[in-house]
Amino acid sequence: MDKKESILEATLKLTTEIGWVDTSTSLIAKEANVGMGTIYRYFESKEQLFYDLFIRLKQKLNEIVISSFSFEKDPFDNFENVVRNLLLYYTENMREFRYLETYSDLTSEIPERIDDTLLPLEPITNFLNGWNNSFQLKPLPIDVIFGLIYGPLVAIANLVHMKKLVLTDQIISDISEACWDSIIVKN
Amino acid sequence: MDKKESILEATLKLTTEIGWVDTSTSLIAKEANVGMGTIYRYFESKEQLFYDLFIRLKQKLNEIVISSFSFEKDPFDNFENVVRNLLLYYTENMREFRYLETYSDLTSEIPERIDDTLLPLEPITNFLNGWNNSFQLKPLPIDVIFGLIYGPLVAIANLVHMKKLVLTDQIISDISEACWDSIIVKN
Amino acid sequence: MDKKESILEATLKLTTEIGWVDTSTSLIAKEANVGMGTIYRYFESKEQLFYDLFIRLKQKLNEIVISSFSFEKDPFDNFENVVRNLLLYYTENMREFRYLETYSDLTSEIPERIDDTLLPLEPITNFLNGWNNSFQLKPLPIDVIFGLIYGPLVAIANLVHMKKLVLTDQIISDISEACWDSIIVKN
Amino acid sequence: MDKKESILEATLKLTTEIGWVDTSTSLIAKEANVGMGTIYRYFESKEQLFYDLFIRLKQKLNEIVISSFSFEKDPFDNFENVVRNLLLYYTENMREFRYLETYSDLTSEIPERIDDTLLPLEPITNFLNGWNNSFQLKPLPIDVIFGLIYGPLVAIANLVHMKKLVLTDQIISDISEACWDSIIVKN
DNA sequence: AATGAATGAGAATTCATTCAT
DNA sequence: GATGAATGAATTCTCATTCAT
Repeated sequence: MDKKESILEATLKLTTEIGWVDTSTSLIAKEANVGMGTIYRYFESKEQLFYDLFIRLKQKLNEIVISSFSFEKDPFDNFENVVRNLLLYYTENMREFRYLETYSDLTSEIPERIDDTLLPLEPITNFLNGWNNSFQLKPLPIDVIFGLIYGPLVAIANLVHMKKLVLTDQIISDISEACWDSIIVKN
Repeated sequence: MDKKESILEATLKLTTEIGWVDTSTSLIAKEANVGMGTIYRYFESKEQLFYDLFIRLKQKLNEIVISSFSFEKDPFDNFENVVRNLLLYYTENMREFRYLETYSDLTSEIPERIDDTLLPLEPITNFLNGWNNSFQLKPLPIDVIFGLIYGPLVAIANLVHMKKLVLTDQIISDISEACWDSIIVKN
Repeated sequence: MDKKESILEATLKLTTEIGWVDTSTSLIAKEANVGMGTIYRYFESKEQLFYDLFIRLKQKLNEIVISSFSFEKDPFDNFENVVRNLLLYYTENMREFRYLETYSDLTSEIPERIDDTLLPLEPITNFLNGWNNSFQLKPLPIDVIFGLIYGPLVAIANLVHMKKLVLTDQIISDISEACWDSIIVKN
Repeated sequence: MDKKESILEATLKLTTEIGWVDTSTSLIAKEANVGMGTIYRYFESKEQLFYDLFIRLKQKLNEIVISSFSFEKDPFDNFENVVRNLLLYYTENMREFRYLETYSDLTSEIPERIDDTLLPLEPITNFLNGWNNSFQLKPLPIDVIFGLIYGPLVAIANLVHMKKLVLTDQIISDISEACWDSIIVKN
C-alpha cells in the first residue's frame, strides 16, 4: 500500500469532513495509518502537503475537462458535453471540488487564485474561438466569457452540495442552454 | 475612536490580507491599536468576533441589494441596476466580498452556506416573479435561476479582484444582458 | 455603608462559596457593589486584601477565645466552656473557620502557619498552667497539649461542616471530656 | 527516567514548596525537566494531573495504614503502632501529607472532603470495634472517635513540620496514650 | 473619592516538527 | 524506511492593576 497516497487521501478526507482548522498532522497520520514522521518523509511540511494535493487535484480536473472536448461534434453538443462533465465531476467528487474551492482562501502565501488556475484556460479558449464561424460569440473579453460559464457551474454545484438540487439530464441540458444563451449572439 | 469598530476593521483587513490562518488575536489587537484583553471586552471569543463580522457584512450587503430595487422601472433596467449595484459593491468592497465568500468555508460550525444566506433571496424572488407577464422567465427552479445570476457576478468580481478586468459601464451592461439572456425565454 | 467592610465581606463570601481560584477582583467588586478601582483605594493589592481579612478574622477568633475564659469557675467547667465556645464559633461561623483554615495553604509568601497563629497561645498556656495544683497536666510540651485540644476541635468542626454530626449539649460535653482525659493525669 | 513520575514529583514539590497558586504548568515542566507538551501526553489537563496525584498519594497512605494493623497484638500496642506509623508517615513524607491535607480545600469540584476519604475508615472502624470486650470504647459516634484520633495527629504533624517538635519514641508513646485516654472508658 | 474601560503579562493548552530507536 | 514520544513556540484567553474621567 502506497503510504504517500494514503496520506494524500487522508488529507482530502479530513479537510473536507472535519474542516481545515481541525485537520492536524497527527490526525492525518492516524487516518492514513502511518506514523507522524512518515508524513515528513514524503512532504517537506504540512503546507507543502496541502499544496501538493491542490496541484494534483487541479491537474486531474484539467485532464477531465480537456478529455471532454471533441472537435468533431456539433458546437452546442460539445459545449453541453463540457458542462455536463464539469458538473458531474464537481458533484461526484465533491471533496475534490470543495478542496479546490477553499484551498486558496486559507493562506496568502500562494498567490494564484483558484479561478485563475482551476481550469485549463487555453484549450477552452481555443475551443470557444474554434466555432466563430458557425456561432457568434458575444464580443466580450475571454475571461468574462469564461466567468459566465464557470460561475454558474460553481453555483449549481453548491446547490447540489447543499441538497437543494438533484441533477437530472434535463436540468443539465437546461443549464447548458442557459450558459450558451448568455455567451452566444442570438439572431 | 470606537474600539469595537477598530477591532472589526482590523479583523476584516487581516483575514483578507494575510489569510485566515495567520490572523491571530494578538495581531488583530496590534492592528486595531488596542490591548489584547479589549477584544474580549467586546466579543466572547475569537470565533464570535469572526461570526459577528460576518453577520454585520451580510446585513450591509442585503441592504444594498434591497435598496437597489425599483419596481417602477422597466424590468430589464431594474435587473441591470441590481447587477450593477452588486458588482460595484463587490469590487469596491473587495475585502468585505472576500470575507463573506470565504467565511463559511472555514467554519464548519455554522451550517448556513454562504450562497444560502448571502443575498436576501425572498425579495429577489418576488422581484423576478413580478414580471412574469411582460417577460418569460425560463421554467427552472428558482435556486437555479438565482445561481445563473449570482455565479457569474462572483466570477466577474474575482476577475476584477485579480486585476484581469476593469469594470466599465459597457462591460456592466454586457454582463447584465448576458445574465438576462441566460434566464429569459427569447421569442 | 462602609465600602471597606463590603469588600471584606464579599471576599469572605466568595472565597468560601465559589472557591479561592475563582474569586477574582472584579467579582469581589460586583458582590460588594463597588467599582473595581475602589478595592485598590482600601487595599494595596489582592494579596494584601486577603491577608488583611485573615488578620481580622484571627483577631476576632482570639477575642472570642479569651473572653470565654473565666478564672473563677471550676477548672473543668472552664475548660468545657472554652471548648464549647470554640466549637460553636467554628460551626456558627463556618465561612470564617474555613477561611482561616485554608488561607495559609494558598501562598508561601506568608510564613506563619495557621496553627501557629490561629489561637492566642499565651493566655491559654497561662490558663492551663493555672490549675497545676488542682489538676495534674500530663508532662508534655505545651504545644503538644495544645495540639491535643485544637486538633480534635478542627476535626469535629469539619464533621459538622460535612453534615455528618449535629452538635448537641451532650456531644459537646463528651468531646470536652475526651480532650480533658487526653491531657490530664488520672489517678 | 520515567517522565510521568518526574511530572508527578515536580507537582508535589512545587505545590508544597512555592504554593498552589504559583505552581504553573511551565514551572512543573521545568522542574521535571520535560517539555510543556509532555505534561499533556500523560495528563488530560492540569486539574487532572493534580487529581491523579491526590488519588495516588491517598492510596499510598491507605496502604500504609492498613499494613500497620496487626490483630494479634495487644489492643493498645496495636493502636500505638497505627499512631506511630501515621505520625512517621506524616512527618517523613511531609510534602505528601501537606498535599493531601490541602488538596480538597482548593478544588471545590471534587465533593469528597479530605477527612472523609483520607484514611480507610472501614478497617479502622472494624479494628476499633474489635476490642469492645477487652476495652470499653466511649459511647460516641464513630466519626467523633475517629476525629479524636485523627485531629491530634494532624496537629502534631504540623508541629513537627513547623520544627516546634521533634518526634521521639517517648513522645510518640505519650501521644498514643493521650489519644487512647480520650476514647477509652477508664474504670 | 469612586469608577470601570483598558491594558498586557502570564496562564493553560495545542500541534507542526524532530530525532533516537 | 518507519515510528511516535518529546518538544516548545505560538495561540487563545484571563484577570490583577491602572488611570482618565
